[in-house]
Amino acid sequence: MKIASWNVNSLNMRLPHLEQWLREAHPDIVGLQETKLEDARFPDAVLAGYGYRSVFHGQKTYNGVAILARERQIEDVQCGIPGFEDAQARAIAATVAGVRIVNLYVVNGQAVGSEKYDYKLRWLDAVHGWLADELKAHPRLLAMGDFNIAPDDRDVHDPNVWHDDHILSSSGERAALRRLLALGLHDAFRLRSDEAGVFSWWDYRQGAFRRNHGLRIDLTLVSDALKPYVRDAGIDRTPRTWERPSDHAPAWVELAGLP
DNA sequence: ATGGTGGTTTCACCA
Repeated sequence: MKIASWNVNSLNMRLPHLEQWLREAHPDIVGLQETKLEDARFPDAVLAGYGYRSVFHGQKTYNGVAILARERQIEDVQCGIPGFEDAQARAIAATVAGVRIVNLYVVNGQAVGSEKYDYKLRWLDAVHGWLADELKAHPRLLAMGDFNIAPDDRDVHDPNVWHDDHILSSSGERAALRRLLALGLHDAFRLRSDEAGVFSWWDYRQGAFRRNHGLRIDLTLVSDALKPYVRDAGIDRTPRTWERPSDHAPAWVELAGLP
């Protein structure tokens, strides 16, 4: 079972890319972020044509998340973080094939010390409480998304730029991510590879993709119960080479042998 | 110093 996370940076603009990628990669479950679409405009009929059911939680202009599943039911859908008032559509969860899927578009945070940074840390604290509850109810849990945090120096192209006081790599953000992992979650990519320089996001500016000046900020966390079933994990750079791409590439995990 | 969005329609906001 192939499960992927992709920040599409506007599903309206990127629908042709998503269609092409679904045809080529045929993932079983997909979490999308930054759909930037009101629910009434979500292209669920188009995706159904490719065999995918969709659930979505969106808004105009910003944010927006969705879960797609091919030829499988999507059950117990939760939009937003329970008990956390949030005007921004950044979280959706559902159960597919007996696995609890949590899809997150983590706050960017703009700059360390800014109001948006404070919101990022508060938001991550709410996610921590939510995932703790979800893990109790669903031992088989997978939390994916655009985490907007590079876990360590292997995940940034230049640690001198992306240091412990810089947004997306700051010590406060990394501590928040470690706190999530301490719930009994594992960065699936790091179960399979200790390679540095494998990225999921590259700035549109200054030829960053061509020079591989990127970050690995799109992550899949698997619970203790799912960890033994992670067969492989990677990042598919192909859609980033297409014309007018998202600035993110799909990060995928393959689970095998689930009873 | 690029790209998406939507309004303020030529620019502000967000990433």
